[in-house]
Amino acid sequence: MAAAPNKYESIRDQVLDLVHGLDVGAAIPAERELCEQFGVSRMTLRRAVDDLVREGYLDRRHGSGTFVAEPKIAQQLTMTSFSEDMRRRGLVPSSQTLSLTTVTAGAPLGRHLEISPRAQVRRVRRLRLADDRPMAIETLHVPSELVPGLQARDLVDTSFYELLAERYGIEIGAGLQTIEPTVLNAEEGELLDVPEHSPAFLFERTSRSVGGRIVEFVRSVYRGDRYQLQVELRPPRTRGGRADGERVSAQDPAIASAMQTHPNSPE
Amino acid sequence: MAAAPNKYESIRDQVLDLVHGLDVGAAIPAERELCEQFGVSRMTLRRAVDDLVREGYLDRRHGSGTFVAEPKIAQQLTMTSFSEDMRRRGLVPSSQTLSLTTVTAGAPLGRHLEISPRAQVRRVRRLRLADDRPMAIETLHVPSELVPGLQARDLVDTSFYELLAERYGIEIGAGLQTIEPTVLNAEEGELLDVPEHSPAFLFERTSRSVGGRIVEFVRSVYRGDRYQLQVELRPPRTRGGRADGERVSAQDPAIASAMQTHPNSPE
DNA sequence: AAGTGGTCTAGACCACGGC
DNA sequence: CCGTGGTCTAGACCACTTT
Repeated sequence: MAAAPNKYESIRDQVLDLVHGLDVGAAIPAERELCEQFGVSRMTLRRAVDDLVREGYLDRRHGSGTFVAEPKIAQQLTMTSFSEDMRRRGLVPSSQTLSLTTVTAGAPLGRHLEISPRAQVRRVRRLRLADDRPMAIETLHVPSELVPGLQARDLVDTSFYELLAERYGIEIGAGLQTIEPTVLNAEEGELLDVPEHSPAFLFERTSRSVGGRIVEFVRSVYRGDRYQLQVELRPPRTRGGRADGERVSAQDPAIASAMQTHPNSPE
Repeated sequence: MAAAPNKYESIRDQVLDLVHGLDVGAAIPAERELCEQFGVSRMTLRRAVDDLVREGYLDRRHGSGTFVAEPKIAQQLTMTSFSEDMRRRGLVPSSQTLSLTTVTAGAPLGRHLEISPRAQVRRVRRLRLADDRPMAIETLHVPSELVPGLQARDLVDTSFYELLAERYGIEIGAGLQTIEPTVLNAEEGELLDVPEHSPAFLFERTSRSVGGRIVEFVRSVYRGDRYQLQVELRPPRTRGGRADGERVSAQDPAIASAMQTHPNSPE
């Protein structure tokens, strides 16, 4: 059970257990009481509770108490696969492999994958469907050496991330995704069953293993009429505290917008 | 400038000033040294530095020191105004009011603002520029009764949120923003100085005051060639600490993607 | 070994909410 | 008023990195 070396992590887990036994809206015991119960100082107890508040399990009300929070509507967008993403919305994901080829990386792809331009890359093009209607076209690139023996049928009804983990022992650690608006070309329109020039999202995702190595570069085009993003915006400062007219503080980076300074990024 | 009631906020700002005078990668003074310099305890100093680390200004290296971080490609998107958003990227924001009118809400707008369809609404249309080049067209709707006496010049070089806070005492508490790809029509293309049918982002934002009342509904169209979104994807679990198989922890919900079930939203 | 950040304590006082 | 969370202190010891 990988005992936490830190007291506050252990306390966090214990308080979380306590929370699980309570109803939404119920108050947890006062901080000083919990301190005594767990035998820790208030600073340590608060650090544990701070975490749970950040994670959305608890709400604090100054002068009143700490309460079990409403389950969040918008859960974190983590390292979700297409299948996960669709299932979460009550749709049935499916997939149709359009092509599975091996190509030489070349300069731009080599840069994205941080490998030699002469390295071999497996390239999978898939049509992604939700409730049997086209949703996106996904083009996935993986360094060949990472996935020896990869075959088209491996991808039929398995999440690619599961495949990576279970067959190749590769654990995804982090990713960066850029999002742009685009319009569909004729071929994309036909595949997605919408008119050419329809608006669409272009996602480009780069994922790294826990070791820091780039595992995949994915380029996906999503139908703009079926797919929409939602962002929950939080006020600059979590606290009631004011001040700081100059800069907006950031609680925890998750989404950011960035300028594309050079519209002609060599890709 | 609204002196911070909290010592750690004031310290945060002072440390940030210090950081601004250093190069990327340079070490800041040791924590104990800063404590003495600012005359605060180490816990307080650390809380200030914690914030700056979370905000991406500093990197800590255990046993080694605290260093000025590489400017983040992906800064946090909070309840940021356009001006903030641009400034953060080193661009100079400006604004050009295209129109300021009063209209009757009507059904769709009334629904967005949660007011009567017969209520009056101030409607501001603005061209938003970055470094004097068009970036977005923003159409803002606010219930008239919330902003009596609003004039066009009020919006010239003030953040709308500042105006709300300082003049009308309205504090923004939370917001929900949807993002879709779209293409520009002829008028939008002309205003933004790009060809008609160019890809663009359509943002729709609904903001609530801390009291829960809807304060604004904003519809913005951003040039797709100049504006790009970035999402940092994190794996399901951040810590090494395990336990809790049941619920996916949310470090901090910020973005979620949602399906648009009915492509013909009556808007 | 010396210096750094990381954790933790046992208090204290303040600010807010509700009785 | 009392109980709650919010801030702050002045230490202590631990864990890690560097020399």
